[in-house]
Amino acid sequence: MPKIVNHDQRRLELVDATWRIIARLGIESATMREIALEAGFANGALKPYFPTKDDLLTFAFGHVFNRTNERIAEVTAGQAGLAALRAFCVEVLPLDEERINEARIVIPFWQKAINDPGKARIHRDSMEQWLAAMRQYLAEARHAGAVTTAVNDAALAGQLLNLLLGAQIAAALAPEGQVELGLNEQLEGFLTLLGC
Amino acid sequence: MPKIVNHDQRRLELVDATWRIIARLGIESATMREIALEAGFANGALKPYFPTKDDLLTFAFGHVFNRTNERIAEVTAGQAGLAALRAFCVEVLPLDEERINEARIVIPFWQKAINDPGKARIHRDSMEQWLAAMRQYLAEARHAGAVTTAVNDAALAGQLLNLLLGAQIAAALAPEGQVELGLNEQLEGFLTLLGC
DNA sequence: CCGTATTCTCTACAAGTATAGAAAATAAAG
DNA sequence: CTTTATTTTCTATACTTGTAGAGAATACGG
Repeated sequence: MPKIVNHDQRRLELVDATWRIIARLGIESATMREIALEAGFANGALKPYFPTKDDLLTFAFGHVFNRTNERIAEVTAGQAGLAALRAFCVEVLPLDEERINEARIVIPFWQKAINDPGKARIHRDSMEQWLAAMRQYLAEARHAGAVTTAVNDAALAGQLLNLLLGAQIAAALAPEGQVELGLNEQLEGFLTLLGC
Repeated sequence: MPKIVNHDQRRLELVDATWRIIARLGIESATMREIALEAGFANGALKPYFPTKDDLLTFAFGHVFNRTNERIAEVTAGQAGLAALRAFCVEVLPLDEERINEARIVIPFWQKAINDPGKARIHRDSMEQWLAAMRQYLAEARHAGAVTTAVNDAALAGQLLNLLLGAQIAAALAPEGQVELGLNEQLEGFLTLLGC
């Protein structure tokens, strides 16, 4: 009888529009009106799919996290040890335009999370998962003799995670055209340090 | 004849109130009204000292940077090499309540800097200065034999800087009571890696 | 072509924002 | 105490925001 839309798919469309607005204009410009416009709708059309703005933003942030994790899963599939660790880090580092955009989105997320325990929780859970994966890869690499340092794996994983997070900031605040921040060299350098 | 106030000092008072609001309630709550209230004034009293809100925020962020740099200068005075590098990092790491509050302030700053070239510039200039200092300490340490790794100093300084920035995020998003994030162990671990 | 359930547009509204500026309060000199 | 330059309060304004909901538009089954 009437027009039928796939609600889940529509939600993804709206999240995508939100993503583009934040990447292009910043989170301050991500108003309901602007997002609706970007998605090709009028102001009130979002409500049936996201009752409030916070619902939309939380869903959007979660989606970016999920997409990153899916990419990581693809890239590390069938890998182990140092190779897996390298693939993991390369996938998270903001080395191309798309991932620099992700950095421009995750920083506003962090800012919101500072005063929103629910969002802080989302971040911590993801990071705990990343840390566990990195510790696993480090243990494998140590077993294979590629990691010989006396520094324990938990500390190494923490260093590497913080390095990855810091890289997001460097990339998001770099001037427009600049692409080379030496992040690849930093990663390779760190992996070199492990084998001492 | 009339009441005379020291404008520079008043500006610092207002910046201090701003700082407290952001640390306690988040940047979203840092409205002109709230800041004026915190400083003990009425809404319009800020204008003679800061014509616009952006002036106030830019000045406030700059002040936090300056204060951190002063603390760094104190702590590294008369030191060199690995000792200076350690002191530098310990001073930046969010290891106590005051520096965790600074992390809660610098993250909103980063978020604003994403779409504000002037603020991004402030950040980059400070970071460039920090990197130069770290490279200097690394060179000294290498000369003294405390750094022997084949990884070059620029990459090492970059790693360490990103580690420090990432630590700000971890600290700002940690749950209320949690103080121990293993940051000290990460720092000592990194310094250990240098001597391989 | 018609009816109908769904979807979308549009207008409205209440709340909160930065900012401007007139008026009142203030404190020190004479 | 009076005067006066400065400081502060207070009210007003223009604007933006999220949200609500009535009505129009839509597309499909009959």
